[in-house]
Amino acid sequence: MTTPAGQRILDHASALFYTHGITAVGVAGIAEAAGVTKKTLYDQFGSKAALVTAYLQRRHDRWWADLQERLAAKPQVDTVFDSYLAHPQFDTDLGCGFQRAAAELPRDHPAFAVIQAHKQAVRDELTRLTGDPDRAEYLFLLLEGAVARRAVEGTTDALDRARELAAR
Amino acid sequence: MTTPAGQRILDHASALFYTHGITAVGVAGIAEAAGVTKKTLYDQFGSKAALVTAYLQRRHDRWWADLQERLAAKPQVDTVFDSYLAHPQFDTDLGCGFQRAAAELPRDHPAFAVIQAHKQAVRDELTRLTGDPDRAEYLFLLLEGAVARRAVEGTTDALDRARELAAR
DNA sequence: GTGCGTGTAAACCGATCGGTCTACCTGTGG
DNA sequence: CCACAGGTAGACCGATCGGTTTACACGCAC
Repeated sequence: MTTPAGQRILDHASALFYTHGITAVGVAGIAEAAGVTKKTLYDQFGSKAALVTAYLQRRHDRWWADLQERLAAKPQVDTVFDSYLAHPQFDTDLGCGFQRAAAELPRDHPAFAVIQAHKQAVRDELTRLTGDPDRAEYLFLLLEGAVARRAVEGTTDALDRARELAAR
Repeated sequence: MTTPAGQRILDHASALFYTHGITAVGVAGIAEAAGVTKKTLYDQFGSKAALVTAYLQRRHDRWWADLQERLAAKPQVDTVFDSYLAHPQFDTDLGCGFQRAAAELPRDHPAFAVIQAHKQAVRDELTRLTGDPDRAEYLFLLLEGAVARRAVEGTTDALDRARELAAR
């Protein structure tokens, strides 16, 4: 669907958005990092808002694929925590990319729906794993709290602790 | 300590930073909203970074004073949850202002220390209330998860649920 | 009365914002 | 042979960014 240049743009945009924040990163900087002209960027994505949406959508898709792979090998609750702890395809040390994006974007931004869908999917998966919606809600609370704390404290301590708590 | 104009600047800056995000709000817009010149703003605060720091510091001070008032009347854990649910002096419906700021600011921003100090103070207060550091950590996880979810979902459902869970 | 602190009004700085446009080059497929 | 897609290079748009500067007006305290 996307050209090689389009891929490179999305790669660099993703890293920059996650690290420095969406508002703080300009399209010119993304184009330069990707070794591409602004025209190419706009030919491929049309607008910054669409590029942001593509960034979050792909982040979800990749994260989700990784989760399913892990769950196939180990279908347990703490596997969900594991996939938040480290991901093979992108940075996670600043916390959850979706929480970060939600803090910056207005509610009516086209990408906001992607964020909400991602969180809903995680909650649904927890419900599926436990068979108990109430327990899934509880686990999801722990998980969100742990990744939020990672963003502020810079360590995975809370995530490790939450993983233990989830195991009861 | 601050002049009336300085107060008005901080008032409007706080509302704008919280609602639209720190990076997305410019000093010119703040000055205009406060009915003040940019020069006055810079005479009072010196830089945008210092204004941001003052915003978060005052938010913490006010929130903390409110919490202590509530705790004096009702020295229980769920009082901490209550003060996150609604605050008499500023908006809370987009989630925790400190989590939002942490998502936008680089780790070396002068205001980041204020954020970390705020979260540390809350955790310490929970430890004081429960007398049990482990239980305090657990409650703090629930609390952070609940306010993070408020930012994404736009409701206080998770916060209400966490309050119940905290009560056991 | 004469400073000084607090403020307004507004021009100015260089840089950057998201976004558009013209001109040109190159590889591939009909 | 030629058309078209995907690119580069780079100028251009109006608006805004954080921040500084000059000039002028007010009120209060010594």
